[in-house]
Amino acid sequence: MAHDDRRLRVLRAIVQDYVSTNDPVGSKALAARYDLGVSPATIRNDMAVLEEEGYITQPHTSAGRVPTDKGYRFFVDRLSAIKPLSAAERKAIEKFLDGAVDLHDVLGRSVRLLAQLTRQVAVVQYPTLARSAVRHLELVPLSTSRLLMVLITDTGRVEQRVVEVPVDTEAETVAELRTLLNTAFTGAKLGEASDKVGDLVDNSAPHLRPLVAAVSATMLETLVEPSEDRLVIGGTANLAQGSALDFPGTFRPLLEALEEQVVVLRLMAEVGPSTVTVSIGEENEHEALTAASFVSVGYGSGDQALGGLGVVGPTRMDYAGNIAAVRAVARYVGHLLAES
Amino acid sequence: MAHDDRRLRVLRAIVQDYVSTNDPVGSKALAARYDLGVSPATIRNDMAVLEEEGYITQPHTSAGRVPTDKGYRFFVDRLSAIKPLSAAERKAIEKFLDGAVDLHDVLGRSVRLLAQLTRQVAVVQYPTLARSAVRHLELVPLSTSRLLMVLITDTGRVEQRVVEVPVDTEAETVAELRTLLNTAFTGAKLGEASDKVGDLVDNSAPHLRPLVAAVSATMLETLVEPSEDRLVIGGTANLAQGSALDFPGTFRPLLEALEEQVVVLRLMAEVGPSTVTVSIGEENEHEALTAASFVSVGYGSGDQALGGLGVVGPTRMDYAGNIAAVRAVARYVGHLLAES
DNA sequence: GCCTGGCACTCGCGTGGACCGAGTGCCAGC
DNA sequence: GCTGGCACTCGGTCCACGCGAGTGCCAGGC
Repeated sequence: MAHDDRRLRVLRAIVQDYVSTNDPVGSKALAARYDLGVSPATIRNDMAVLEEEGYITQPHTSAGRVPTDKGYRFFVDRLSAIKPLSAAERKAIEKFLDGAVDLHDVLGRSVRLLAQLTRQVAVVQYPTLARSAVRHLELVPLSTSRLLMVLITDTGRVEQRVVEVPVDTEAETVAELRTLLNTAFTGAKLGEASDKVGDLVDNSAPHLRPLVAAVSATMLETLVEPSEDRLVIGGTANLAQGSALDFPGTFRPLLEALEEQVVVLRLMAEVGPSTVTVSIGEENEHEALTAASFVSVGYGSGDQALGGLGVVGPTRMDYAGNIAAVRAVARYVGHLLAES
Repeated sequence: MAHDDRRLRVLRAIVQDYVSTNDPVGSKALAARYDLGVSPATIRNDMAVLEEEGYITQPHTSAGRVPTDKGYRFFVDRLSAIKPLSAAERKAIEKFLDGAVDLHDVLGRSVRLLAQLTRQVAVVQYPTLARSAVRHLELVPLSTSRLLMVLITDTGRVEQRVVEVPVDTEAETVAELRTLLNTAFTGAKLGEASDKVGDLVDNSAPHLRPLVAAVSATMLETLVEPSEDRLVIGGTANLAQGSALDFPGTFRPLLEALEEQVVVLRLMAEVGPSTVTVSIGEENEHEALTAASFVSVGYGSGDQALGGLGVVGPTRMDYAGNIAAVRAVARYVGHLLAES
């Protein structure tokens, strides 16, 4: 119908205008700026309907309209065309991420890049250990009863733990152990390694058994929370921008929630690769995020995401732009990790 | 003289009062709350002198006095007795830091602890690589022409780099190389390792020379900025508390400077172990920090600091408490790193 | 000589009322 | 079904005012 169609255009215009100006938008301003082909009075009628249906609301009687969470949701689902990044932006991404020396560096650069592109807070998760494969497992004797286990994965994560071994060990024994463990685990996904441990212990030489058990146990421990999950956060300064406007009274809780990491990690747990997830305002369960939106996507070359990344900002954000940026950075990070 | 002495007590009272109330403090309030033994009128005279000398100032004519940077400086240098932490606080520190599984965990816990104790932003520097000793150097072949070098230090830092080797290598050669490098470098301070490289290359078997050179070069590269320096930051939510009051207009730049890390690292470069450094307001060169104070100290068991840690907050902070907290946490971190 | 109480003065801040303008809903007409 | 007109609402801004905290100065007392 012509009417419905126009109403959608009105909603889109309201969202766009409000996102860029941060002022409640009135019928007159809309008519002036968006060339909708109808008069302010008609727009007013449409706005009344949109308000009735819950897509927009008035902060107070004599003010313009502001999109509700439902309005943003509708906008994101139906109205926004993904705007491709400009050539300059693509180039910037490449330039920014090239020359990273290790995983830490890759993720650090990504988070800064993403924060800069979107002018929001960016979060990047380290590759999940469970979905990473063992590249090498190193044992360094600290004393006769303590070993330092260093686990190197194909995604570039390195985890280290001190293992207290139940019996005194000598250098040769350690060497044996190292060979044994590497033969068994190299190339295996860590999430599936636990299945192998039982057999491995049973089949190893008696004098090695307690050692194999101790080291394996420690290795599997690296998979459990909270050390398993790590997050890099950047661009919090962007939040400070209009904090009083966008997060009245919830600015501090929001920063706390970000630092807590748990909240963000939980949100990120659901992301799949190449499908951008957007959760808007009240859709977020955590109270501190009810005034914020979270745009996230998984990265990784395969069909399963190695980790997630995204941006957090006010519900009043440039969804189209942020979705594009998040997706582009995820793709580059996926490539970078695959080729190293 | 009795007068000078009283004036100092007045200054101290002003600082204490202002720190705890955040209100400019007047002569009457001082007389009422601090039992200085003299009348408000006398205090007014003293305050006039203190203002003359630049230790305090009036925000406007009919308001109380506020300490200047110079006033805080004097307070820190001469007037504040370090208040020892309470038994409960000591216990909390121990409890909080025990159970850390690796370096990342130790520093992460430290920064959270420090932020919690001081209610300020806490920063903790990773142990400087140059002052760490090599515990083990591992080489993992990625292909015949690329090796992954993993450098493990006695402070728990692990650095990894991909080394492009000039000639194709086989497993045996890598093993040889690994033994050679570990024999040469294990136990050596990284800062002094560069001296050894030349000799090592000359004295190694001809077929290993290019490899030794390549790996050594990469190892030394880990020492240069910026990857050499890493920082953990926590408690930024504490800044949001009274940001409008304490940092009018400089809140965003301050967050940016913290994220930038460079600024903080530069400040931290000067710290020695066990001597707490306080830099106040305008004493900080970086513009974003001119409304902030930075309390820092080095940690490490020896005479040279392995790294630094500290807190950043408004000049209006509890210096005595923060100095005590920073010192205590540094001591614990030093112990923890020494014993692992 | 130093401290003290008194006093006049200053000035920022909070309060309250008036004004203004943006925006709306409704209605009659095209 | 769209449009122009109109009366109404109501939050933000401005301004005038009074209050109160705080000061500086001075004369008197210990």
